Amino acid sequence: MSSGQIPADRKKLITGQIRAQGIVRVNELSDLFSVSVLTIRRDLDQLEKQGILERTHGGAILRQNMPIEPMFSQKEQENKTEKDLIAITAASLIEDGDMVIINSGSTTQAVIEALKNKKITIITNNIGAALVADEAVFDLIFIGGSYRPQSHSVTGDIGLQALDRIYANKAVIGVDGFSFTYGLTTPIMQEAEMTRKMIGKTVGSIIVAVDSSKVGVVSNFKTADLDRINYLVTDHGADHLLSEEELHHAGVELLFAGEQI
Amino acid sequence: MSSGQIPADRKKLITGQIRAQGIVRVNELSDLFSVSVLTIRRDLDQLEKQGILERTHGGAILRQNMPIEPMFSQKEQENKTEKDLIAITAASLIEDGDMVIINSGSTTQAVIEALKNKKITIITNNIGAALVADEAVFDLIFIGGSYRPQSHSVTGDIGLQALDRIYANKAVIGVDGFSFTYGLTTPIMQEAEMTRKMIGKTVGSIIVAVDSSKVGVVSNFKTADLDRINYLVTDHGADHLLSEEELHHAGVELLFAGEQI
DNA sequence: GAAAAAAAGATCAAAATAATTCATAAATAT
DNA sequence: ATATTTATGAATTATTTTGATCTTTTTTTC
Repeated sequence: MSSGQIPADRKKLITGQIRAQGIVRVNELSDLFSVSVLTIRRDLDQLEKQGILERTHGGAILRQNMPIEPMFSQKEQENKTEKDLIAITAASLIEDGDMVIINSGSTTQAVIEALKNKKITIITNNIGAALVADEAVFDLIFIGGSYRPQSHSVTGDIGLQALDRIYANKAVIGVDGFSFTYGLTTPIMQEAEMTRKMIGKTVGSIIVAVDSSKVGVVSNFKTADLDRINYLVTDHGADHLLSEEELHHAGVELLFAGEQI
Repeated sequence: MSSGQIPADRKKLITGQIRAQGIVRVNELSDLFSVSVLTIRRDLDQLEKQGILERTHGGAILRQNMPIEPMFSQKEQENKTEKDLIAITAASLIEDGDMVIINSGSTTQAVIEALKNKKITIITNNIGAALVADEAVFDLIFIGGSYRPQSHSVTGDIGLQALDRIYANKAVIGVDGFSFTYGLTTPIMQEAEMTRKMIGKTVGSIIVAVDSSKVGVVSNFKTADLDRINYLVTDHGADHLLSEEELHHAGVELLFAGEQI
């Protein structure tokens, strides 16, 4: 994939990685993108200037010092309610009796919370769902696998094989990148693998729930083409990034946070 | 020798450890990360400058102005409950490199906490393990299944089949009944099924960890005979209920809470 | 209390990572 | 097309990290 890649892409991917993992290593990124460590170092230096990360020897860590910036916490709060509104709209597409596959991520966690009162069965790799299930009506099935603390989710062969014996009639999917040309993408390979399989085991509607910051973004690993997607639920921040024509061409129905079916 | 780990990784993990336990020791960290004590000391000095911890001879303690668990620092050994002491003793039977199956229950949850610093792989149906794993060194594999909120665990076919492809060299088992004539028993059928399978997939030592209130008790569903058990870890409340002779006959080695191997 | 053991500090050499400089190739503009 | 900016990598030099050795300090043991 090194051929058609421009620096801006790489920086976006690095940003995704560090958001997902909390830490990146120069050598790993160099291998991943097949560029020299020099280039990676320069990327990291620039991202540091942008305040996204903090350099360390051998890599970089996520910058997490919000206490200084008052605007940031406010924005965080706004984003969170936006996320909840997206979740509520996505949840309105689910009906009693459904068997729903849901992948991991903060947006889909919000969807699971919004599904608390529905008589459905949820199949997920998101361990955080357990906290919701303790006071919920739905039945919960965990697929197994190796636990990734950063994302509170499980991935790997065990879960993939467990999915072999499962079919669902709907899926709610959260991703880090939604693009017309590149489809759905995520920064972690194992998560991408899992999401891909989940989509493959769903016979009905695929619902993608993402906030507008993910629209137009391309991350490292692809999980699906857009023509397999039935619904996109996002917020109005993505207005100018989405063309009616392209959505129609891909067969994706667009819903905005706050709308209900 | 940089095997994919950079200084920032180490410091992050050390920070996690000290947040979780209130105390870290230079020697343990040195073993854990396979670096010299010199390096660990320098790490701790830097983390001290950042105000995260406070250096002591042989290690460091959490800085008191942190809102988490203030009393925990020095007296951790003293105000442990009986269950925690049982857990610590059971954990002392596990060594770096082991692959350990652990079933669900409050005692085994305590064992998982006591295993926080070991470089092992834990396979479990106890979803509560995720909370520990966020600040732990061990790898965690969840077997899947239907979630039971009452016990924070998963049971059922999915998990049983996942175990088909797994072998472990040790198992830590908690049960509700331990009896010479009736073996190990539990009140929930699905949990019994799971525990039975777990024991079947272990090629090495089976360690039963129960408090003395379970000794001599018989519950509804049987999981194993005593002759498959290698170690019983319990507290002195069970003294008069356990005969040396019967234990020896079943081939069970007895350990009391507080003892270490 | 003194002796022994453990941990910390100091100094130095080796390894790994980063910064600097320079040259080449690609993209953009003129 | 030519010039100019931008991106990349090679080579060299600096800096940081790490571990070994030795000395000093603290803790433990008797």
